[in-house]
Amino acid sequence: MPREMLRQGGRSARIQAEVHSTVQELLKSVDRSEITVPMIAEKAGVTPSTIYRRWGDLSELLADVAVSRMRPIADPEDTGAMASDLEAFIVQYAEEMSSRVGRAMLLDIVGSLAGGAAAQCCQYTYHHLETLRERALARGEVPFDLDEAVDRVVAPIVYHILFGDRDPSPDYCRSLVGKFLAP
Amino acid sequence: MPREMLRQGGRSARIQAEVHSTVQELLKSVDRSEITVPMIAEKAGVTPSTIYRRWGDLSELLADVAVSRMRPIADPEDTGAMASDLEAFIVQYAEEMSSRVGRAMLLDIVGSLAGGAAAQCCQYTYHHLETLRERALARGEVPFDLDEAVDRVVAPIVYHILFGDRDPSPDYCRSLVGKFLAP
DNA sequence: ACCTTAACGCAATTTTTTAGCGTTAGCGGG
DNA sequence: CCCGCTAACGCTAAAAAATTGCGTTAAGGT
Repeated sequence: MPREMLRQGGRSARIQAEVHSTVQELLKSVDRSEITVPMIAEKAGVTPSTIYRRWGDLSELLADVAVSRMRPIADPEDTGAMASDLEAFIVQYAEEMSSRVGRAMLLDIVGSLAGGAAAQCCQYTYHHLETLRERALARGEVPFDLDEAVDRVVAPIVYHILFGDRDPSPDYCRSLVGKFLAP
Repeated sequence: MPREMLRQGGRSARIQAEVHSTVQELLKSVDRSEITVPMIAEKAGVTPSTIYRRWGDLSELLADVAVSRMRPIADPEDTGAMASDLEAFIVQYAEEMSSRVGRAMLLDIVGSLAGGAAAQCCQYTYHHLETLRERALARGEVPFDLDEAVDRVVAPIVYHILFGDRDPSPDYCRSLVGKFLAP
């Protein structure tokens, strides 16, 4: 993560945007292990030293891009009931994160020491769950506990994605939600 | 993971052992992000090209070392009852994995594409749990489900270690086991 | 004991990373 | 609006790491 930018506008911002979009473009076509800083620099039209100075190294840059990609643009879909809300969110989450690019993003995020990328990522999913919870409260439903939801639904999915010992299929996701919400 | 060694004895084996112990020694004193292949090569008394040829790159080597370190040397302690057995194992697991070195090992393992280091690591914990389960069966206790144990106890701990959003304290571990074994 | 060849050491080459230095341009103050 | 300050960039050189070719050594089988 680029330390809180002192220069927020103009060229500095343009370069950040250009580098970010270049990385996202590259991630779609070439494997993460093939990506290098000079490669990104050339496609983005900047010098490698700029990237090294600003992000430190490749993994920090990729973590920064990954976190910004996870920033929610919209609230999760409102399906009318807590159980289906949670199911819909979790199924979509699992699908995104279990993709080739999604898994690579998770790895970069947990692998970045500085910048608190991992903490930020946690916050995002926590915030999503909080939205669902408050929505349930507004409906008069008995809500779920946030930490419990992370432990019993999100954590198993992330675990199986990272260790690759099991496919987080929609059915599996729904069963996790079901067992979690059951008495 | 070094592709299944065709030469299993003699010099090749000595070099593997020397490199492994050198890496473990380095991990104790210097941070994982500071370790380089040439650094390992020098301390181990081999040329860098040997390491590159045999392991491919640094992350593969570290993943190989991490997996071999996780290979269980002994069965988990027998405390006389399933619940306490599971608690003891999980508390120790969390303590080992949440250390600086333990977390680095987890990261290297999930980060290695080839070699199936992640799968191997999964197998080890799965095998441990299986031991506890069979021990419970032999005692006539009603056993736990292995996959459920992974999802409800191991996964949350690993999640919080990797994302660093929570300390997997012994109390927290015990509460996970308690809620898992409760009706 | 001999033969085959996997695995290593050495050295040259390529690529990546780091560091110094001058220049450009964002941003605040007059 | 213009000016000064300096963060951020480009360029270049140097250092470090990764790759590759080739000759040598030593496992493991016959």
